[in-house]
Amino acid sequence: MNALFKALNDSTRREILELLKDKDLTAGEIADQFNISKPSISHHLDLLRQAGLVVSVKEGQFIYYSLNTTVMDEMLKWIISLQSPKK
Amino acid sequence: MNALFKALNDSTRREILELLKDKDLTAGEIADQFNISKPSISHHLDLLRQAGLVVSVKEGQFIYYSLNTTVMDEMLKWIISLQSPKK
DNA sequence: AAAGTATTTAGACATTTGTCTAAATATATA
DNA sequence: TATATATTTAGACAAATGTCTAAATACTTT
Repeated sequence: MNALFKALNDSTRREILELLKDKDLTAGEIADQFNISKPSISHHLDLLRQAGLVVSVKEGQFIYYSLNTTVMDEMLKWIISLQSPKK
Repeated sequence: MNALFKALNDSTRREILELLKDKDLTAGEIADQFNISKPSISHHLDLLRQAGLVVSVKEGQFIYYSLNTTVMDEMLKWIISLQSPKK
């Protein structure tokens, strides 16, 4: 869960996930949404991929990124488990 | 949500939350569970409090910490909103 | 009032993080 | 094959983070 919380602990990365909610995007299309250099966005995408939150597929010159939310299941379970009644 | 994700992005702090799930504990009782100095634990507790995840109440010499999970509602909603169908 | 216990504050330090520019890699097109 | 486009890799750097020890604060007990 470490990589997951780490990936989510940045507002740019959370915004990237929100963008991918609607549709898959190329690295360039994602970068265009931010005032941050492309290498920096590439690095953010790498962290998101390490966490399993996105998947990348190469199509010719482009690399398409898509959202994968299933990896959050364990995290959701953990959060909900905290909410069980106290003693 | 920034402070919340930041607070959760550390395994020691997540363990502290798990300890508090069962019962309220004093700062010292919490510190006793870790191989980390008391000042460091105090700092972790401060970050958890900043995020609203714990509440502290002074009782004489002791300070009791308790878990507050309600602040995670917004975060849970955000996570679940990501899972809505694409396109 | 003095000494002991509980906790935090202050300040230092190494590591991690987010960002940048420059360069490398890979694909497409003229 | 040469040039343009898309993306990443490499390396640098300032800021943030987690940890520590020493000292300060607050309460309790003798």
